[in-house]
Amino acid sequence: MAFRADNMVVREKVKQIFTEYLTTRKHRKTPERYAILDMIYTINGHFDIESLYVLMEKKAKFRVSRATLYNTLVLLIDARLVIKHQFGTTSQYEKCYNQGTHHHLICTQCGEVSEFHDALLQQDIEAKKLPRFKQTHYSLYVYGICAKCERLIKKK
Amino acid sequence: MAFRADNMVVREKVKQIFTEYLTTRKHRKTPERYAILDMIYTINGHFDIESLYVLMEKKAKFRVSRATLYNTLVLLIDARLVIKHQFGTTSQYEKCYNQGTHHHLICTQCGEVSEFHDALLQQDIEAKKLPRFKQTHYSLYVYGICAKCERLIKKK
DNA sequence: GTCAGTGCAAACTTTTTGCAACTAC
DNA sequence: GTAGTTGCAAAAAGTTTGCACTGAC
Repeated sequence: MAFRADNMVVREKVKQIFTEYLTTRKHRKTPERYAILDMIYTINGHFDIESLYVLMEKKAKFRVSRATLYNTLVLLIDARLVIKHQFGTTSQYEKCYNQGTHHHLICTQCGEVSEFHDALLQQDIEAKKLPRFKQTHYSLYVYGICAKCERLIKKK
Repeated sequence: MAFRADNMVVREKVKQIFTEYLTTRKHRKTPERYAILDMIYTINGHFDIESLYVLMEKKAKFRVSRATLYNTLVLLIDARLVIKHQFGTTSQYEKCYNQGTHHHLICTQCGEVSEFHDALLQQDIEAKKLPRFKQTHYSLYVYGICAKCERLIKKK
């Protein structure tokens, strides 16, 4: 119950942030944009355009074109409400407000992506003084073999 | 002179490794494959398929199809002689034998990619005990604004 | 009323695939 | 000789773009 309430609070909060963002940039506050933002903040973990497109139609009952999804994601990324990843061939996105920095584990066998937190590592990386470079954020992808695939390999 | 000699030594060494790889996997040792490997090991920094294609024709005087480049890169990556990155829309590749792990700085403004070394950070990441995951390698991408773009922004 | 935003389809870019010709073994 | 490789062109996959229509302001 507390979890759900928290989630609602976050969804309200990002809506506010987005409104502010749209207002200052003189962009229009269309229903599509809010529906997309809200859908994204119900998704845990990563998603790509295609799965977002399907979810919008099935879960949100709000049909939007792929072009609008791409357009809106550009805004959301700029508003720092979403981050974009390039794990494989397709771009992956994920909500990032109030999510905390996390690191990614990518299985080179099955392609599955999972996450892990490590505050110490995060601190180390963020504290790095980089020469002539103004750091804004970072991505750490650790590649290897996940437990599931490891078992499969051993069976062979 | 020492640098050039070293480079020749590396180019010979990777050729040996590749031969061994091809032999044990029962793949054929085609001239295309060796020409591609050798070209790659003359390139410093990152490259994509298109620029490799052009280099092969212009510098190596060895025309290969794009399909062969893609095929060969799969082998070279598997042989651990090349690593693949997904910075933007196109896949980027780079030689990795004897290169030492390095981290990447990516300018979100102009897209320029540069590198930095940090042995301590590397150690930290490699030493991480990850639950049910057999780590093989990792990529760290730090995003921000490079000095060049920073100056341009300030001028406006 | 105006112009930013949307949907659609076409275009574009990058990568993969099918197939005939070639060649390493 | 034969099966793995290559080159080519077509197809696929993901993303961007042009344009007419819509609706936020």
